Amino acid sequence: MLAEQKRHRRRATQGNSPVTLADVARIAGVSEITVSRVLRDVASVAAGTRKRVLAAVGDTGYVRNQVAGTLASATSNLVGVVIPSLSNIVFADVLRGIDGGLGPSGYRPVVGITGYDPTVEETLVGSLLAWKPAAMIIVGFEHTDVTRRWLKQSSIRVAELMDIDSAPIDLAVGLSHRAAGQATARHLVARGYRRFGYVGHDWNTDRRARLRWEGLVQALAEAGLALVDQRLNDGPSSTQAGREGLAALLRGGERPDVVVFSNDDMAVGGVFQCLAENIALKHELALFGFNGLDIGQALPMPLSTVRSNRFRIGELAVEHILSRPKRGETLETIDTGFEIVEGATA
Amino acid sequence: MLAEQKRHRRRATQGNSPVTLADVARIAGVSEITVSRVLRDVASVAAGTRKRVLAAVGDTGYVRNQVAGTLASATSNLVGVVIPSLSNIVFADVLRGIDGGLGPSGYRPVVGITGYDPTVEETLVGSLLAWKPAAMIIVGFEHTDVTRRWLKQSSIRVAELMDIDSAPIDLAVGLSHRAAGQATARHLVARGYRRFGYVGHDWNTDRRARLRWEGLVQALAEAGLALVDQRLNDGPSSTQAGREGLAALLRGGERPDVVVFSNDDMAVGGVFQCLAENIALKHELALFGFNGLDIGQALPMPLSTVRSNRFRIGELAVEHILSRPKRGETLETIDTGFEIVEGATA
DNA sequence: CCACGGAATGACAGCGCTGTCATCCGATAA
DNA sequence: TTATCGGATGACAGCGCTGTCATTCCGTGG
Repeated sequence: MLAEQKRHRRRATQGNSPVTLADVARIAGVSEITVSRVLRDVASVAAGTRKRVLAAVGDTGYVRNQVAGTLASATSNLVGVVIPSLSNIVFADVLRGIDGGLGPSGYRPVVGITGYDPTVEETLVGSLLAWKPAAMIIVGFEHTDVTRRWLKQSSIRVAELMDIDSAPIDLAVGLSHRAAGQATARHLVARGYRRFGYVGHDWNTDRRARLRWEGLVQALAEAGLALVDQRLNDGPSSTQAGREGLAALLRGGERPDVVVFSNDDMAVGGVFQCLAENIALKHELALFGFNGLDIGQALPMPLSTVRSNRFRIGELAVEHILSRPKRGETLETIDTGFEIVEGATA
Repeated sequence: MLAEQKRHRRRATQGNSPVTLADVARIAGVSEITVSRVLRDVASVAAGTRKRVLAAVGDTGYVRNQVAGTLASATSNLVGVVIPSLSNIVFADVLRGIDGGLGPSGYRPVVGITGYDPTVEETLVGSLLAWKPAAMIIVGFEHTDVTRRWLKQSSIRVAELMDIDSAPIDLAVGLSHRAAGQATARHLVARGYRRFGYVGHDWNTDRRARLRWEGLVQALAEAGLALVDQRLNDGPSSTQAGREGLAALLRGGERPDVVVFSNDDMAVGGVFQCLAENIALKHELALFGFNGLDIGQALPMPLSTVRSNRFRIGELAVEHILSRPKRGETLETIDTGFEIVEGATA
């Protein structure tokens, strides 16, 4: 019956380039596999043949279909990237580092933004994993059980970035935020500060900021000191939040001689607040940040802070993954360290 | 011969989840297609069956293979995104907007960063197109001929962002930078400024900054004015570059009463320079930016600038594409406009 | 009691590539 | 001259899904 003829006449009806390898092969007068070889630059193909193939590719405007290629070869060149936010330049830096590390390797990042929500993260990881990426790069250690299971079970490489204060699923690249907090305290204590204030953000969701705070408080305790006052906002970090946080702190009781901020964005807000209130930076009130953002260093008085090597973190993660594409037996942790930036505000 | 047995015993050897639809189907005691239907939530599946399938999915830890799915259905849910840079918060905002617009639709962005190099862009577009994305989102109008051809020929939707001063391949979403430059000039002239200076960046590569400059100069000319001096750097925009640019300008001959910067990053640098040199903002020297970044608005004296709606540009582009996934007959241009932000520096 | 329609399910081919092996051929060695 | 070998090319199945029918089953109305 007629149905027999009608069945299965599917075609790449959906837009895109309807030109396939087969078309190119026919035009070039070779087999599909030869075209494939030329395009992937594998195996030996005679110079003349190659030229004919490339010519055919050129005038058909053929574009490879990586989807088919990936399915056939079971080797994708996508890398899943999961970050909490892009409002914060810090993660844009990480993403830059990832892209930079990927470079001309042909690998492409597929990104997802969680908004710091582990449930969203779970959904994202699921849909990224569905693309059978060559690797997954994800910020932080805080995942749902399902997420963690998926990540473990997919035997691709998994890099958890920014933080190294926990055991990774496979590879961790970052710095110890606790150590950074401690270093901050020791540095400031050594410079003679005694009355410490703190202005924070996202108190309940930003684990790394919390770790820094813990390190700070702990090292202060070891020096026989404690925070004289603090303002712990629960909103996201921003310059404005920093201004308001410092303003509130200063309206409070005991006046600190140095205020540590949860990060540079906040600290820059603090600097602006001092400018607005005519408080002499460092002499009257010292300020200290975290991250080492450009903006802080471009201030009339460069911000005293701790440099985290964000770009490098992304880049290093990628380099590491590309150099060992198979997951190994042992967990790895790469410490990218941090440096105190003396600056002029503390 | 033995070879006959050996051939074609390929397997998803490469890591990832070795669990396939077929496995889940077997365990659930249904056919593959039924599992597929449950997972995609299409067609009707009996409640009991669905439950069994989901259970099987659950305990196998099955993860869909979108690669195979995309190949079979010829409908991808990847969106190619090509931006010039991530160092500039502006493009991070656009990317945020894109991600936000994509929301829970299941579409995922695959990103590429060109570094403002059309050749890199060409390579990127080629490799993104190879993933047969549902759409391409790209910043600007400046493409190589090859890029343009590929984009046209792939009949997917193509959104060119930020700029609307040229004819798009398919859809343009952004603002008229020329108009923004003109508005800046008129606004400042109306406020009584007469001696205009200009500090710019990336003079040879940032077409949109150039368009704003042209609009500015043109509208000044219409008011019988001209720039009294300018500093056109060729490096990327940064706060530091803005500081140095203004410093250089002020060391120059005629002192302007207002300086327009190519963007807010640069202008914030200008503000810092004034703070450092103790120049009274607005009264002694007025400054004006472009973009309306948070940082500028958090300054002790909020920066006078023009707000570009970057997040909205990304979001709108996505919304538009999702609502009409097929390319139409006619070219479309969506003007997201801009607003003068009065601020306190001009 | 039977025809009928719709819900639930399945069979099957094929999406566009690539891995694997086989084949062909001319150049070199014996 | 003949056996040998490596370079160049091809045939073929299959990667893991989904679109397209086809089929089965059950409740309903005449």
